[in-house]
Amino acid sequence: MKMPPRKVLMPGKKEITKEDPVYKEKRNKNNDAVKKSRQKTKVKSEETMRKVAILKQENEVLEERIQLLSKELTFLKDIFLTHANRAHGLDAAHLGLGHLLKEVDEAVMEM
Amino acid sequence: MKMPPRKVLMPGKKEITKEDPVYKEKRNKNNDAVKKSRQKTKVKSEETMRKVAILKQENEVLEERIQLLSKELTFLKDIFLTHANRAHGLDAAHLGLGHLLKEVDEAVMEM
DNA sequence: CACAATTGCGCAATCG
DNA sequence: TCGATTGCGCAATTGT
Repeated sequence: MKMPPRKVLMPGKKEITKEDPVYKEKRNKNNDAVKKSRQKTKVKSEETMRKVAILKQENEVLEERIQLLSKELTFLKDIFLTHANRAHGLDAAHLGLGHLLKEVDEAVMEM
Repeated sequence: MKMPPRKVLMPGKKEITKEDPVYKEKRNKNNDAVKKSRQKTKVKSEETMRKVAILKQENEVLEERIQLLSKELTFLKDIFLTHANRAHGLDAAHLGLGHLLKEVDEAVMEM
């Protein structure tokens, strides 16, 4: 609840004048505090906006990584199935697997 | 460069008084505009903060998904290698691959 | 109680 | 011309 201004800032003193050195001093201090506080708010605000930009970036990177991993996984599973369906063909056990996996990675990179 | 205030807001009119109805009207309008503008700023600020929270969450979800995919991939590659190193053992081509892949997924889910 | 920080509000300059 | 922004100060209130 905001009460109407009571014209009394300095209890004990009868009146306040704009010229009162004590008053002026207080005003100066407060004005500085206000500037400081608002500067702080501004900085935090800017930082928050930067945070949004950064997080969006990270997000994209992660999405891309997921795409890559998914493709790789699909590819590997396909390899599995391909070889499974070759009743009499070659299978992974006979190809030199280091080589095969390398080929898998290369193929995935080109997708 | 901020010029010192020149006591003239209404060219053509000689003086400005706080009581001038035109002046008061202008002040009212501006005060409303100020309130509106600051409200808008405030809303945008809050929205930005919400955005940060949301993006952070999405990020976590994506990270988790990457973890899962990575494990799955590692697991599949291990399967490959295992069978590759069994010079004379069973290999993927002989196991019933649908069944094997199902087992792979189950195993991954428990990691 | 003293003092800094925050907040609502209005004024004036400036922008679009 | 006029609403929107912005820097700034005042005073009340809140936090330390």
